[in-house]
This record gives sequence, structure tokens and C-alpha cells, in this order.
Amino acid sequence: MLGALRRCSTVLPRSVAQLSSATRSSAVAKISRPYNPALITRSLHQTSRWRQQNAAVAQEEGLGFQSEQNDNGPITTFAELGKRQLVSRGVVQTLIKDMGLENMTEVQTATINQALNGNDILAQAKTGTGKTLGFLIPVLQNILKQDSSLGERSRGYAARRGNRTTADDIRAIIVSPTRELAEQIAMEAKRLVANTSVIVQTAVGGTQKSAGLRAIQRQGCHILVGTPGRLKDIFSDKYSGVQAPGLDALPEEKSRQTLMFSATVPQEVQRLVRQTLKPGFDFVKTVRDDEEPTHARVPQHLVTVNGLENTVPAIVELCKNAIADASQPDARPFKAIVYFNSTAEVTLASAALTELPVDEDSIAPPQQNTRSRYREVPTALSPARVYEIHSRLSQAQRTRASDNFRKCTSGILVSSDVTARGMDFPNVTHVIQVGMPRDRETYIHRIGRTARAGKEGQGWLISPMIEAQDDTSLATASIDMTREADVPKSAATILAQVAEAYKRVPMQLKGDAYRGYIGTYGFIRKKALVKAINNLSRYAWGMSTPPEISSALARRVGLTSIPGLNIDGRIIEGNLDDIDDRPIRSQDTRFGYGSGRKSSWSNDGGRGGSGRGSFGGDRRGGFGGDRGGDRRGGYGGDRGGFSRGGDRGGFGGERRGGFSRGGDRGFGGDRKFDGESRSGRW
DNA sequence: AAAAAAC
Repeated sequence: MLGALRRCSTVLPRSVAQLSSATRSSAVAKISRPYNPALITRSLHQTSRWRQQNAAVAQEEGLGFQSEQNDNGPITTFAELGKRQLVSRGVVQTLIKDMGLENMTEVQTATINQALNGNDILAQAKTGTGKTLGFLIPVLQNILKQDSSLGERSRGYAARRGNRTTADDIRAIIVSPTRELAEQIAMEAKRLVANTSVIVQTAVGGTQKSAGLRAIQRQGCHILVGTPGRLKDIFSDKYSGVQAPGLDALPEEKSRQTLMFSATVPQEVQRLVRQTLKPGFDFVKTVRDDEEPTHARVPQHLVTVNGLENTVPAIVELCKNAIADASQPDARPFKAIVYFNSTAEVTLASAALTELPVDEDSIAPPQQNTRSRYREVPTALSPARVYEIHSRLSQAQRTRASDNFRKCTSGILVSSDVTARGMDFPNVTHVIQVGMPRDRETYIHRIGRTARAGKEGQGWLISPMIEAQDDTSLATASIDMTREADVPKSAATILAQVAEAYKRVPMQLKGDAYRGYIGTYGFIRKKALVKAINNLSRYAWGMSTPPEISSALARRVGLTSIPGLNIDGRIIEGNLDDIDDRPIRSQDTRFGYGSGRKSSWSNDGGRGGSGRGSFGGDRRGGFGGDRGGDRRGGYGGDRGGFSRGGDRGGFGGERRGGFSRGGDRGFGGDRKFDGESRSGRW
């Protein structure tokens, strides 16, 4: 059951809104023509029925370029949507009065009218530009169109009983990749339907299924927002009483409208979308092919750390600097998300940051029973408080972390990729990514948690596996922690604080993180990996012997004879000194590295040695990896990304600025509604 | 083998 639904959601970066449209006429007229003087082309997908209903839209046919003042120009305000009777008055009032909105964003302008016409849409627009309302408004309006009695808010007993809808008449299903995003979308949907009788419900994992079903049965449901597993569970349960006729198993023969929205649409998703959306669907793309899909107003900084043991000190230094800056008059409070690639790293880092002693008593003994995620004890990062979120927490813990971070003025959310997509935490000033993100889409979505809705923000990438136009502002990043050395006092303080914090963190968490690294990098450059994580355990975590791994795990990842490993309590003999553990460099042009211009990476200085880099050797062709597909791989693929050498983008690209330090263009040019968007029929 | 996502 629900094969199509599951398949969609697995790959769908953001969300899918699906609307039953059984009443839609099959007679379809498609007209493609210029819409906006500056490049917008739109395809109209009108039914004759729709034209009868709305003369204004019908009139559009045959019209050429129009200015905004003209009734037939692009609709750029919510008031105009109401004036032209495209969206019901009550909903427009809600948007304007309750939600305080006036102007539509570019993606909203490009999608709402099309979706109201019944078109299937694939929409790509940058993060934080209002995609959610881009699909919620037409989904709601198309429901009201089918059933005008829902247009007003029902009152009294009958309304509370929800007798204007039932559990088996769900009109729209919205699929989200994470539970928190589903809740967020549902929240926005509930605000939008506040002055109608349309009922919004959620169906996500980690909650009591029976309670959710009861709510749907008692109050009814028109729009169901959920995550794949629970949606499938509910719809395949024939005793649930919950049904979405024409939708729930996404049967081939039923007519329905499908809307897909994301900030990124990789090739493989495009391929899949072609199978899922109706032929002739609209691809609304407000990001040009030759620009990066991140915001130009986000300066993006790269920090190469000397080893894994330098990452938490570098994070602490960065946060301390930013917290100090935030204490200036008129400065925004420091609010950051720190992304790690595994739950074990999230748990360990959040524990360490929570245990970070305040500057004055950095050598004070640990207080008893202080290790609580939400304690009030000041740390070196006060007033920012530390929150933790990932899938291995209970749903209650996840929800609490998410809500608390959303509400907080200053805070640090240590996170896995649960929050990478779609989450709208207000006023995030910094997105800090630790280690190379698994693919370029992940990088884009994570960084999109800041600089939303026109605000400013900055991005940081901290990894040992990078090199190029390094940001050198963090002293702790480049210190060789394996040797004695004189370091600046502030850096020394941080190293001492981090060491003390790690001392207070349970051994179990360090072992879990260590074993997690083995899983992550186990198939590449085994000796360099072991050297790197052994340095981490020794010089950051203060362990004289590395954490133990089981012989079963060692066998599974092919690491049975690497010197330095602690397998079942026995250290493998040998030494790793001749291992080259420098940051990776690859000449593999598939990933944009080098582009055949060896000089672009050969003169880094200071790191010594020669030959291939440590991580991302043989099989993966550089970090970013090409797991199973030659087009997806890595940074600096065909669209800029992290490429070096080429003239198109990524850091090091002379022409575009790339990862500039506060540069004007940075990594991706953002253009307001200046007509640079395109949409076309596919 | 690392995110996520149902019990």
C-alpha cells in the first residue's frame, strides 16, 4: 500500500501537497506564452469549467505583457488574489489581518495561480521564501471551491462535533520528511484555515496513534499533514476509519493534483517527478541554473581544522566571538544551529557544550548532578543555552528542544539533519556545519535555516577535510594539539575548558561517537581514519587508550589489523606515523577539484607532505562522494557548489567570489522579484 | 555505514 506515497516522500526534499481533484474536467487547454517582460514564461493549464468560474482568468488568454497595475498582470499581493476572486475573501482576510502579510513572494506569485488552476507543480525556490504558503493557499482554496459551505467558520455544537466533515473524506495529504516539519506545516495550515470550517490534522510517528485517530474521527479532517510511516500506517489500517478517497494509496486511475516544493531538485528527483506528476506539469523554478541556490546575503566561511580534535574548540571559539559581538548595542542575539553528521556526534558535542565551565573557574571541579540538558548553570557560552535534537531522542524531547529553541532569544541547537529541511526557527544568526555534509543538497538546506524571510545570517563549515580560502579567524582550529606549543591565552583557555568539559562527559558517549566515526568512514583510508579518531580520543577527549570496538564491528568494516585500534580491549601493534592525514585534495574533476589546474591546490603551505589526502580516497573521489551516482556527487558538481578551479562558483572561483568573507556575492546570488524566475512546462 | 522515517 501507499507505494507511491512512500516513494515520493523518501526523496522529496521538502513536502508534497496532494489534493484530490476528482471533479476537475479532463478537457484541458494548455497555452504557453510570455508572462512577464523579464523572462517569466508561464504555461496555463485551464479547464473550461475554471474559465466559466472565473472570467478574470479566462481573460488572461491572449494577453501579452502587463504591468502590475493592470488587472491582468502578475499577482503580487494577497489583496489582489481576493480582488480577482481567486482566493476567498475570508482566507485573504486571514492572510492580511491575522498573519500580517501583504506582498506575495516570487515563488508564491509563480505557483498559487497555477495550482488554483489545477496544475501539477514542481516548484524550486530558495529557503525561507514562503514555499509553505505557496502550496497551502491553493490546497485550501481548491477545497473551498469544491465545497463552498466550508468557507465560513462554523459555530456552536455542530461545529465542535465536526459534522461538516468526517474521517473518511480527507481532501489533501501533505507529506513531510520530518515530524517537526509536519507539525510546523500543520501549525501554519491551522492559522490559514482559522476563519473557515476546514479541519487540519497531523499524523506523525512518535505520538499515540490511537489519540491521533480519535481526533480525526471526532473532529473530522480535510487536510492531513504527516510523515510517511504514520500516514502509511493509518491508511493501510482498515479499522482506522480514516480514508482519503482517491488519495490514500495514490491509485493510478484516480485523478489528483500533486504539488512538490523544495529548495533543491537534484536530477534524480526530477526523474522521479516525471513519473509521479501528470505529463505537462509545471516546473516553477525561481532559482536560475547558473546561480547557487543559497542566499547571497549569507557570507559563508570555511574553517579547516588541523584534526578532528580541533572541531569542538573551534566551535567554542566561534560561539564565544559571536556572543561577544552580540553584546554590542543594536546587535542581534546569538542564535546558532550546529549540524553534525551523526547522532552520536550530536549527543557528545551537546554534552560537552553543556558542561563547558565558565571562564573564571575553568579548572573548577565538576559539580554534582549538573549534567542536565536544560540546566540553568552558566557555561562559557552563557547567555546562550544549549539544546540538542536528533532522531534518537524521544518525540517529547525532540518537541521540547524544537519549541524551546524556537522561543529562545539566544541559544545553540546542536542538531542532526532532522532540522535541516524546512524548519523555521526565527532569528537564527549562524549555521555551523561540522564535517562535510553528505551531499550538496544537505549543505544548501542546512544553511537555509538562517537568513530567512529577508533576514541576515552567516554560514560556517568546520572540517578537517577541506582546504581553500580558509577563514583563519579561529585560532583553535589550526593548533597542532598533538604537540606542545605556545598558544594565545584565549585559545589556551578554550582548550582547557573543552578538556574539562569532556572530562565531565560520560565515557559511553565518547565510545559511541568513536564507533560512529568508524562506521562513517570505515571504507576509506583506514589507517588515516584510525589515526584521526585516535588523535581525537587522545587529545580532545583526554583518553590514554582509544575506546574499545568489538571484533564484530572491526570485521564488519574491515578494520581488523589497523595499528592503534582497541579491539575487544587489545591494542593492535604497530604505528601510524607514516600516514598522511592531511586534508583531502583530489584532482578528480568530476567534483570540480583542481579542474586540471594543479596549482590551485598545491601551494597550501604548512601542512607538509605530498600525495593523496586522507579522507575520501580511492572509492569516493573526494569528499562529498559519488555514492552510486555520477551526477550527484560532491561539492562543486555541475552547479558551482564547492568547486575549485572552475570559474563558476564555490570557493576559489575567481569570478563569483565563492566563499567570501562577508563578500557581496558570496555563494549564490539572490535576486528579488526582478523577473529572473522561470517556469515552464515539463 | 553515517539523517530520516511505524509500530
